[in-house]
Amino acid sequence: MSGPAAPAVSARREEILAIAAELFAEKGFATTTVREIADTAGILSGSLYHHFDSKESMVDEILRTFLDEILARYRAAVAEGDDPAKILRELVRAAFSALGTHRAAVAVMINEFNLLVQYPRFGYLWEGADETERLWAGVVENGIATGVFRSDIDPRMIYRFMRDAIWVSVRWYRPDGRDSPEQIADFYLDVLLDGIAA
Amino acid sequence: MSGPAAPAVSARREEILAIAAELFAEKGFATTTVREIADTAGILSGSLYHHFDSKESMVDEILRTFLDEILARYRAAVAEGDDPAKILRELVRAAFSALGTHRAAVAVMINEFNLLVQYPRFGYLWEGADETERLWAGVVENGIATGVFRSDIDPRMIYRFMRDAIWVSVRWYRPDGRDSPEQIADFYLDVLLDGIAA
DNA sequence: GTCTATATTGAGATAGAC
DNA sequence: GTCTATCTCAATATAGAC
Repeated sequence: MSGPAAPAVSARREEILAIAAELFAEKGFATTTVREIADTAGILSGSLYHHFDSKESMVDEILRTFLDEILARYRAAVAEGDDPAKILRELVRAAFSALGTHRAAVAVMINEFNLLVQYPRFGYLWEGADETERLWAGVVENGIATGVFRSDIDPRMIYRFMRDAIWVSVRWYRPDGRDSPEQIADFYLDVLLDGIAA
Repeated sequence: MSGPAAPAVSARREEILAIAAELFAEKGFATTTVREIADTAGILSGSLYHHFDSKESMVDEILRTFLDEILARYRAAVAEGDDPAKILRELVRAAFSALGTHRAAVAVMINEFNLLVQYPRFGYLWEGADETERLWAGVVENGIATGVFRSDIDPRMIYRFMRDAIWVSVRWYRPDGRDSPEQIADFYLDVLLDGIAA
């Protein structure tokens, strides 16, 4: 086998990609210019095109890498876990932990999802979202079936609330803040499972 | 008194503003062009400038109108309510009900907040967010003080989770869907207060 | 209130030298 | 791998006729 379709791995490339991810996360994909990315990387805009085909290719690579990794963690949690409450805890922790390790990619994913899925090139974002929903909602269904969770809740609606409340916290979560992603995950699970009523 | 600073009210103006709001909500502020807005309104792009100074002025007016209204409802709920659980229910219902009446404005607010607050012109968005947080978190604090809510929860963190889970549902909420905003609000409050554990 | 016509700017991207 | 130089296009916005 020769001539891999995947882009070559290079330290400089990764560096530029990390810069682009930060800028896309902070200012949005559309309003971030290739000149800004190049400036921050200390090169001229034309030089970016030695590493990447286009601005789209950059965001594509950022999102693919993140999606592959988070999906692998979700699949493992579901495959290896036994009881639904424990698996749900693992899923929530995996998602929040991504806030620590892939903060920029998470922000780009939630902020630009609706924009990007309009283009065929980013169709895999839908597939990833669908598989995620199947995995999470399946766990909730199992929990209802085995009597661990209330039977009057809609698994898909619960999944959506969980997903939204978790991902969107990327807007206020700061790595240097008081609470670690694990603490936030546990606090969140606490409320989700038992509510806030005294 | 003469020469009001506020923009003149006109049916055509409102119509164009509604079109702009829909497009901003669907495609994002940055990627929506004034040509698209004009096309959808059935006029040429230059003609838009008879009604508005700029694209920024349009989004400004959309957000101000929405913020004024939702804040008035929050203030009224807090001022008129008696017990914290009831007030919280009113606040949540007011927010979800805005999904029905101001769907596009809500979407623009949550999607473009981070982008727009960078400009001095949109500083009032911060003020609105701050007042909202004070109102909501204050109710949670009262609830904790009077023993209605658990004492081991952080009011501001709970506020953030509520706010995020509510607003972000604008991404999947559809007016023609199975559930009304009121039903979604009640489902949400149900889980928030009692959790999902059996 | 809308159109015609256009000024102006800034964006993504390319070619070839070094 | 980066720079110099530049192309091309699309976007916001304006001026004045109708």
